Amino acid sequence: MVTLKDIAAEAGVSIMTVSNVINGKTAKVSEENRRKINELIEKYHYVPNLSARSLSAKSSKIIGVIIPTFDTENNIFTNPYISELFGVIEHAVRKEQYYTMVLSVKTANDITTALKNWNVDGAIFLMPHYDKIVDKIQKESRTPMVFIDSYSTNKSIMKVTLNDFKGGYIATKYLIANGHKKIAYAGSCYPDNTIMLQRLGGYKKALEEAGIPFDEQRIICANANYEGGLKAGRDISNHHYDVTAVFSAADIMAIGIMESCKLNGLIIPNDLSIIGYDNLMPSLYVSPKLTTISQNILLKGETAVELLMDSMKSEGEHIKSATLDVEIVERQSVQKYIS
Amino acid sequence: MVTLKDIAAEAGVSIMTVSNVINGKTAKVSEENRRKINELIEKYHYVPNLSARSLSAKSSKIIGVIIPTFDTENNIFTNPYISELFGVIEHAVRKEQYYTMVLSVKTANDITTALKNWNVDGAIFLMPHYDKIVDKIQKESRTPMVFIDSYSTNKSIMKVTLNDFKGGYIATKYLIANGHKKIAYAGSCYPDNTIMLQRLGGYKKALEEAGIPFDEQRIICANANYEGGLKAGRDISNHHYDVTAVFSAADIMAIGIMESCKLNGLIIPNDLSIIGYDNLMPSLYVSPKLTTISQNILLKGETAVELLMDSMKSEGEHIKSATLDVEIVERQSVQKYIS
DNA sequence: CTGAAAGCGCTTACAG
DNA sequence: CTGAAAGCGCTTACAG
Repeated sequence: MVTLKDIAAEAGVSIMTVSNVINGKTAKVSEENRRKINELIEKYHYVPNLSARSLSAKSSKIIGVIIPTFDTENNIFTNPYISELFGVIEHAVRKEQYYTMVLSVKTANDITTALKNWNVDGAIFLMPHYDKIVDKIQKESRTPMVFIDSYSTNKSIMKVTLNDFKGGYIATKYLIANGHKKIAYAGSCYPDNTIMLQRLGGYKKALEEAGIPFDEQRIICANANYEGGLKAGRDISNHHYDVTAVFSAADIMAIGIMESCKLNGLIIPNDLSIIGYDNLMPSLYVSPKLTTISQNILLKGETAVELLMDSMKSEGEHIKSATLDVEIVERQSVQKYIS
Repeated sequence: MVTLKDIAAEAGVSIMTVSNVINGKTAKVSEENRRKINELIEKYHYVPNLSARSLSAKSSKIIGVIIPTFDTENNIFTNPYISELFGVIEHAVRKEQYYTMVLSVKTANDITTALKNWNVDGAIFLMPHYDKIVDKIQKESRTPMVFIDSYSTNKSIMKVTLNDFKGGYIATKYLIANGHKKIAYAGSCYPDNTIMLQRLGGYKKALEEAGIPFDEQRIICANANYEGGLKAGRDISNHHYDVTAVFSAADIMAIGIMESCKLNGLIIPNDLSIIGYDNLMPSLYVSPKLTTISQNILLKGETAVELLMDSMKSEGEHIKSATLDVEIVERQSVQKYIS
């Protein structure tokens, strides 16, 4: 393997000088030496050893992307939202000349360990699963970090979130505008799942504004995935809920609901209107096409990387957060209700 | 930051001894010292610096996953097949106590550079895009590597492939068994796309065995994605092709075809039978549900990591490859053809 | 069972 | 513009 030393020897200069041209500190190097060294680098395909650089410099140029494997052995990359977001982040990180390392973790300790292990320059947390351990994570590590989708109340962390409340609000309002009064919420009801709770909050507010009394009976609690949707759809078809429309807090769940309803003879949107959340590709694949709440995943990922880079560059405390907007995308799964 | 030195000082031993207990070479350390050192490690939350280890040991414990960004700025993680495969690999790598670093590359040089940069212990190539530069890559780097979905003829590389030929064969045979004779192939036709060509080869063989003459007019060349499917479906609907069934070499393309046909008044499977390839989740979301060829992505990813680990452990040349089987999963998009 | 020495490939002050 | 020295945190022989 070719090292700085080899190049320096052949060029007849010190390794410092070679190091300088590699790092673009060319002001410090004579024209001639620069040329000679660059030629040698070309010739031997010299590539710096980043472990060595990481050790001697303070910076590793690695951004850790933290993936939770807390509760499940499931492949989280099966989730299109996570995958797409990850792809965006990887791309943005690469653009900034950093490297992304996937750090899948089980416990809070795993996180601190992984961060220290590689002396990671920054970390991005993809899921809100860490909200309860944010304080702990932060105390144990001085690495700049950005939490995506977090509703932690910790004021000293950087976050990129969505206006989930508004999402639930405009989704429900849209159903109301289409004449619906008996509207279900379908989604997770766990107190820990703050995102879903926000969306539920928006749903409640829209109801309230329209003078429709909130009815606990119309809250369908189930996992916000395909299977959960299947179950919810079955119950709706069996008239366990007295509704004409449903706001599903996740697209994939909405797709499950549609499937179940279809199986049980309900026609969507004639018998039941439905609106989803996320605007993932599959919302285009189903029939009827799913009306849904859209978020800008590209912007989300890029914002996260941007906040991180900013705080890494400026030493001072640079706590910033961003809340992104949502919008409704109208397709075919909602129909005017004629009483 | 706590280092070996700090622990050693407080324990009153040499850093070597601490290093030994950390690396589990406990046979070399007295019971008492071991206990004392472990306590200190606990107390200070000592975590080894892996850059330092990587520098002094030969091994970095990093597996590079190579992602192509050759032709496109598109987010490749938008592709469910790639995402799922990546997730499987990450999980398997982690299980082996290695770390996965995403290496997205534009050129063959990028690959060699990235591999050297981090002194990566092994690399997995996710796409067949490298077939033409396999020789170059291999010559420039002694890193063990596994190529997934590669049809490179280089005998000295490790590969994990699918029996794509068989996939095309059984798909077409299934259509024939259902009474179809006028069967289209829809997929990429680029000579570089060896995977697709294999599937096409299987299609031809099935036709031949059934005594159905191959008809160039029934080869629909288009990109194997949603947009390509849309286009193909439009042409089919407009009777540019005289067919009663189509074998689409990718699920997402098949979904596009279904969408277009629907838009143009064709009923699937009544007017047109269709079979896909991949068995991705979205094949469940469409109506009718897509009959398709299934591959075991979990097995594929795990096999790739296994081959890699084997070759990393045994110094000797350990060139192994695996070809995985495919099977048909029958759903609703194919109907018996009654002439 | 234990340790002193050398070295991995780089960067960071510092001195000229 | 250039270089000698020290050091980053670890592991690898080697010697006891």
